[in-house]
Amino acid sequence: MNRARTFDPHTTLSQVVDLFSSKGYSETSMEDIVQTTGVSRYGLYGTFGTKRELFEQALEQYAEGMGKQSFLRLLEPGASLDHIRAIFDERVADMCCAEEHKGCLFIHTAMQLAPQDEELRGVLQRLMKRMSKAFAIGLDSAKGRGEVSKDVDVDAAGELLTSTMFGLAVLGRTGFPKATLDGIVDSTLGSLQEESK
Amino acid sequence: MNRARTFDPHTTLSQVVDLFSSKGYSETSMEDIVQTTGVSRYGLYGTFGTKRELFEQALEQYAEGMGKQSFLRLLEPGASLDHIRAIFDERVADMCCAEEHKGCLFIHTAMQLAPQDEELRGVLQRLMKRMSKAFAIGLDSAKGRGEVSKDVDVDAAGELLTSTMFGLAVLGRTGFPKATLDGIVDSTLGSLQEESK
DNA sequence: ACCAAATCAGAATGAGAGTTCTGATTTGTA
DNA sequence: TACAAATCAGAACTCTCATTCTGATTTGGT
Repeated sequence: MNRARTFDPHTTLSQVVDLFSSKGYSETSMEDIVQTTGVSRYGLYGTFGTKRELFEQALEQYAEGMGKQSFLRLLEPGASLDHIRAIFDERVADMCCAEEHKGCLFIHTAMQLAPQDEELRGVLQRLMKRMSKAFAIGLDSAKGRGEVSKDVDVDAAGELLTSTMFGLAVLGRTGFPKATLDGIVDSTLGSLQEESK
Repeated sequence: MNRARTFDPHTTLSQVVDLFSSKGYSETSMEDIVQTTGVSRYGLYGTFGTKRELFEQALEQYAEGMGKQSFLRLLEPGASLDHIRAIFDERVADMCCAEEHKGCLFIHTAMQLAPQDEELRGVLQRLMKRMSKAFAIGLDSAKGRGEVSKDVDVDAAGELLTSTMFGLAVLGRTGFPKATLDGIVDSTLGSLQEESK
């Protein structure tokens, strides 16, 4: 054929995800992306399209990565409240004390792009609903194990946990200490537990 | 003396607050501000300084406005859980179904500016702590009225409510319906109530 | 009425953005 | 080996931004 591509799109997209996650959409320039990934403008535009389209693909990969890394285990039978707690602990560890200022790409999208970009808003809604649903399924398993009160509406609680995750991310980005975030996780998960003590 | 200023700084700052709230820092240009406020560049720079400094003043006025409008009543004796619920209801009403895409300036600041701007991050921490403290004081009053469980650590719960407010704002900006946000408010406040039923 | 100082509206400036274009380079195939 | 197609690095282009500058205008004090 001809000259072959010298970069792996998936790897490149991962680096782009990191950039967008830490700085957001507007604050990340194509020049930043070229420098960080080492991929030429030609390669970026030819492979991913415009910056806006690149962002959409980064958002999808970000969600897929979080899904595989964290939320998949909630869909397996036997998922427990500890699994949910572990997800929060992992995310909290990423959020604070991190020099990389790693942020939440969902929040960046919601604040910067969602209001003006109907398509991206739809994508974001779908991803957030998926997240809430995964929490709900995990909560249902935990309920079967007697770890969650029978009074809890798992769908509503799933949305609560999604919302909590975003609140934590905002506080983490503002520089609040890990102890504060841990306290919020404890309160939230504690409120779902059986009231017997 | 000489020619007098033709605008009221406080009124202008209110308009700037609205702009920054709905679009964030980067997406709001000085041209936007000139057009919306009707104030000349000369007036803006002379009165408020650079865009970054203008934003800081807008953030302070935003917080002060929210404080006077919503949180002051929590500091009065006799504050009840209904006062807290009313604050959430008002904020939720602003967040969704709004054509204005009114967002939360705290979140914009946290996501766009806080990591890079140490001073602004400090300001934001102070404002958020004040918000948590107001919640805590309100919760303490509500506890005295028997509306909140005696087991609740009001300081921790205050931080929880602050975090919840941010989670709600993110979901609202993503376009989730009011019912979803109301459900989260109900779950959160419900978890604080006395467990007797 | 007139001066001086501060205002206004908008042009000018310089930096940085996203995107496209260009010549040189690489690589699979004939 | 030579061709052709696709890549690369980076210049070029156009636009927007924040900020400064400029000439005209307003206004309080003498």
